[in-house]
Amino acid sequence: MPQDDFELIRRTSNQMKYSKGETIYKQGAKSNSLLFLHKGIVKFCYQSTDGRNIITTIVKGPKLLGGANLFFKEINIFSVVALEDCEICHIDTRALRTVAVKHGEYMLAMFDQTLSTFQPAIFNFISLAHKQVYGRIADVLIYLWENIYSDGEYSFNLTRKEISEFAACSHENVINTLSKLNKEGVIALNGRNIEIVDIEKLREISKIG
Amino acid sequence: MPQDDFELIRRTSNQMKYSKGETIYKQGAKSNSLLFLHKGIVKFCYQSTDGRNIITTIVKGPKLLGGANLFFKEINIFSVVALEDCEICHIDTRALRTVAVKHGEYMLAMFDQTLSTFQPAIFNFISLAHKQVYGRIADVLIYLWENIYSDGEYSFNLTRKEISEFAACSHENVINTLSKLNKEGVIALNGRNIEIVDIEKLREISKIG
DNA sequence: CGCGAGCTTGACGTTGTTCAACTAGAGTGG
DNA sequence: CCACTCTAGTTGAACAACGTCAAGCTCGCG
Repeated sequence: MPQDDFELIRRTSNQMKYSKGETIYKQGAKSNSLLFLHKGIVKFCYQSTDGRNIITTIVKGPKLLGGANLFFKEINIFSVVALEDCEICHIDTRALRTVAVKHGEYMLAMFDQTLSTFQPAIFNFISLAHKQVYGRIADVLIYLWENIYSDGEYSFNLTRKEISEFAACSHENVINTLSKLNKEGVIALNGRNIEIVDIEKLREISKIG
Repeated sequence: MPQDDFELIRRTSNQMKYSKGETIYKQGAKSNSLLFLHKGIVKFCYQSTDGRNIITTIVKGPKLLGGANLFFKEINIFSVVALEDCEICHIDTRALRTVAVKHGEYMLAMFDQTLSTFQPAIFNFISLAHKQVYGRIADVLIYLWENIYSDGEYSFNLTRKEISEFAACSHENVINTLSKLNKEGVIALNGRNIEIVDIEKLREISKIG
């Protein structure tokens, strides 16, 4: 990328820190920036008219987040909220667009990243469409273990309510299901912390539904 | 676009006709083509391990379908099946990629189209996540009316089973809900044909859930 | 006329939500 | 240092929603 193109991006970008719990994008708000999540974990939430939340996906940096507003659209479809302290770079959409159009390979890379952020969300939704809670919770746990907490850099800190929003069920149901999985020796509960003991069994449960 | 780039695309493309019911892409198969749907209606299906289907979205041409395999990935995540006779152009992924990288504005346009195909699917999933069947069916009907059957070019021809796969419920439940909506005067049933009588009421139902 | 696919209806049992009550830990202020 | 309150977690009971099953129906087609 030529120096002046790079310079345009750099000049219009804006490095920020967010604390755990802070809202980075708010659903419905206008936005003319993309996010590059250097470090940290964020959730994508959707709040419906009746006030219920669902978490569409949870991602960990480093990752480009163009998905909050489905890329070059102006209105944020989802809220993006920090689950851990985050370092985020806001990139001006117009500047990026200008540069990326000139350099198709960057556009392609962005395209790829955006879709890879959404793919798990779509599988999560499919799971939700024809599995019952038992299997959905298994799916959520497997996803989190493989993608978010795999390297031990962060420890599990989702509330029961957040799990329920991810699995699209009531928080009581999450509690019952977790304690059932605990009794069966598939996971080990220790306060808010959840450890997977028998990943194969969990995959089996996910498969059956 | 320079003549030789255009020529590369043209030479590697392949115009096809598909009849109603034919499978264009099969889930799990390798693919190195994108589809341009000139004319017709297709559904995106996902079949899970237990043999159950869900329809993630239904789209009408003209439209670029890069979403079957989430664009430049090789394996089809979904099946694409013709719901009406279709005219489809297969575009070689590698050729397109080569050309599009050189011309970022085409890449951007493709990106945009792909995301716009997925956006309704995501909203459908969200609907599914926290509405009950009554509201979900309302959503499905509204979506179909606004996007597929709006111009009267095609008439409604989904089976009850297909509606149930779109709304992720049992086909009996679709039947009950439709006949309930019929009695309430919101829609008019006439064999397989469904007409929306009171769109405002339907939106109300969709809102409540 | 008979067959099969899709449609319809009702009964029944399971799943999951809602509600209410209770517990535990963390933060606050007297 | 102890009440107080607030939040998160937990449990169980009652109820509604939904899927499954079984039976009968209609229509188009051989």
